[in-house]
Amino acid sequence: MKLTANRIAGILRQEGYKLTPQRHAVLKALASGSDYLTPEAIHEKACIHSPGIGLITVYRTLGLLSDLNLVCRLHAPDGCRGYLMRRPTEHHHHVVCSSCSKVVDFKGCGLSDLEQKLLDETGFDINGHLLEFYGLCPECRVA
Amino acid sequence: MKLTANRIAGILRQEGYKLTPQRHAVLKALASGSDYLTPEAIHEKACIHSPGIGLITVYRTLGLLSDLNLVCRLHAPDGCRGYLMRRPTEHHHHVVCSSCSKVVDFKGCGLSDLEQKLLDETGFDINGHLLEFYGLCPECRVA
DNA sequence: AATAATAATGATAATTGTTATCATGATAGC
DNA sequence: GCTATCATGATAACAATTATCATTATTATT
Repeated sequence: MKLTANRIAGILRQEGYKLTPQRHAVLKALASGSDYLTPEAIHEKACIHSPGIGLITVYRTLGLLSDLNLVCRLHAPDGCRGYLMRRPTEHHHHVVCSSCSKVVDFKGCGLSDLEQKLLDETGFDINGHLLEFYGLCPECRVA
Repeated sequence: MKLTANRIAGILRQEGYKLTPQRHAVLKALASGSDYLTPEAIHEKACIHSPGIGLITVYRTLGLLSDLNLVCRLHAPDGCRGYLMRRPTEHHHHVVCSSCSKVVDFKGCGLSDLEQKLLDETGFDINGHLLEFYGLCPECRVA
């Protein structure tokens, strides 16, 4: 399933959270592009929809969305402060452009075989993994 | 090849960096276990070998080792401040214990097929990836 | 072993990113 | 519309990291 700003707003209401203009603004900011954004960048974009919104409210909203598993946190070599709307709800990973920070989602990492092998070899009871790909998107390749 | 504290010390000298007791202390701290450490934890351990070493020197040394690709930075769901001596010099990944933060290295992620597939599907010129596994190590499983 | 040139360290403080507190204001159910 | 409750923002605290610069230590050379 695909999550949109409106769908997430519905989930928030269902969960008993109030729908404030500020939260809407953060959702719109997250939905406004296909790139990942830092808290400050989200704040900047959210200011367009809800002028005067505090950076702290952005942090709080991101924390809330994170608790409800509605955003993805991006890990990149040059920092781990990126946030992204959780566009597919299922298990997925990201291909990230190192130049423009655009993100494309993909499913099917096929790592369960490797997990089994690692269990056999190391004895670790593996319960999760982190996987991201970095490169240049088609637009940035030609530029 | 496997990197040890002494080997890294040799590389530092080769590269024209001075071998100070503080740098030795950081290397010993990093080599002292198989778990990943935060800058503060490294500082604490380094203080045993070089009392009074400043936290800032630890940061500087970690930066230096990072530039020379002699340490790995660990990305974990609950924070990305972990450092680890780069034990195998080749391309490798980590299996991390979420309980005791022990790390086991492994080679052969087999992701090149997936990279090719992603190139075909997304047009991204992929030049790297991040992969870490999380779970419980054998000791922490029974505890 | 002593010296000189150079690089590294640490004290201090600035900067950046994030979180706590709490009075004020806004939201949703009535 | 009214009210209870939750969310917000101002302020400030906290945490992590980095800059500056005088002092000190290391290495290569005598």
